[in-house]
Amino acid sequence: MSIRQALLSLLANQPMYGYQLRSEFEARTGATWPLNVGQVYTTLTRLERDGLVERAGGDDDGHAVYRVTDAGHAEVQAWFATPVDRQTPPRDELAIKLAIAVTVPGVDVRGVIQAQRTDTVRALQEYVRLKSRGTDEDLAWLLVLDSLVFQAEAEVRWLDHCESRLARHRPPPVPAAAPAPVTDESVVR
Amino acid sequence: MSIRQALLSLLANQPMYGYQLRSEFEARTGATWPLNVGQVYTTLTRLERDGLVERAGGDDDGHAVYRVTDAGHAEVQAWFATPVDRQTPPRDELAIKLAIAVTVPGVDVRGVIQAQRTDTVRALQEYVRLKSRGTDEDLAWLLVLDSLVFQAEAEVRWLDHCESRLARHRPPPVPAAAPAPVTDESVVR
DNA sequence: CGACACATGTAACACGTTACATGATTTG
DNA sequence: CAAATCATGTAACGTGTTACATGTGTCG
Repeated sequence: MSIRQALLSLLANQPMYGYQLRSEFEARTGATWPLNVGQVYTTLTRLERDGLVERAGGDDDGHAVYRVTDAGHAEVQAWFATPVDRQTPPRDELAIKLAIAVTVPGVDVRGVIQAQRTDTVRALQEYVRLKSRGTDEDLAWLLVLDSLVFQAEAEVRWLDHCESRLARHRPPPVPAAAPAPVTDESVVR
Repeated sequence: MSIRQALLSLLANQPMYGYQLRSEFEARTGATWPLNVGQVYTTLTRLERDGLVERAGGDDDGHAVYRVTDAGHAEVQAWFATPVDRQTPPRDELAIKLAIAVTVPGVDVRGVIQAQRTDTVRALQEYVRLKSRGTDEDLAWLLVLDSLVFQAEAEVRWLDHCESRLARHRPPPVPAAAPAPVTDESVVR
């Protein structure tokens, strides 16, 4: 639903053709969320099917320009007026993964946490690096990067939190001492 | 892809039937991400189609029990061993919305931010309230809630950050003084 | 008995995603 | 001229999601 609304909103600002829409989208979100051009066209087709956009017959340069209809404008307005639903947040794959990892035997939970932490920190550094590239002109792009940074930082903190929680709840195995019981080779084997 | 992997991992721990799978999933993620039972069955069908699970013919009580195949075990192992990709994070609807809001004229960006902040804080309080309900038994459920709390907190901080960024970059309109220019009624009208 | 939870499944659709085909235009 | 970019589109598929049909068992 994100792309659909995004493209519609961009069109609401100014009629455009497909290729242009992709440029405008990526100018705002940068390389973070690359957008396959094909998707722009499929999305435009579906928006037209739903009566939210229509083709602006007269083109300046033979391009397939689309314009937002009245219903489309209403939808854009509603999108901006309504907050993103946080009562039912989108499923977080990492949270699900850890929730399952801690409840089934035979999974190296600490390994999962560590691997994720390393990867997230790497991504975080990449975001900071990209941020240093942006000028004040790219306000939108910078804000998106800030969002990613904030999210990644929260994720790292959460991972650390999980680890300490885990250490308290279920002390880590001592590698040198008595060998772990062989009872559970079920899941990962 | 989240649900698919989650159900597969739960099955890897122990063969189960559909209804049971849903219970196990919701026992770990709580009411946050409710799972329609129908989805369990469609997912199971697809997992079977891909050769990751198979029906365990003999049932204890006439239930349609599924069991993970060798290929399925490999997939589960790979899932736990591979960190969630943070190089290409999932699209964040809120970030996209704000990125567009700040770049098209006629959108009340501060209104969008405020509305979102209120809603996110409300969700945050709800998470905290739910957390007080959980016992030490529900380790997974508590960790999921913590994740949501950390994410929501980061979101609130980011929203505040956006607002101050915006104030510096583009001073807020003074309501009492000279009426705003009528040039742009384009987008929202 | 009636309502409700348990249990299984199917059909239809939405959005997102990629691979492919095709042509015009620009540029080294 | 060859390669790259611009530009438009289609076909096919994947997961997620819901609405519906259907039947069994249980409990007040």
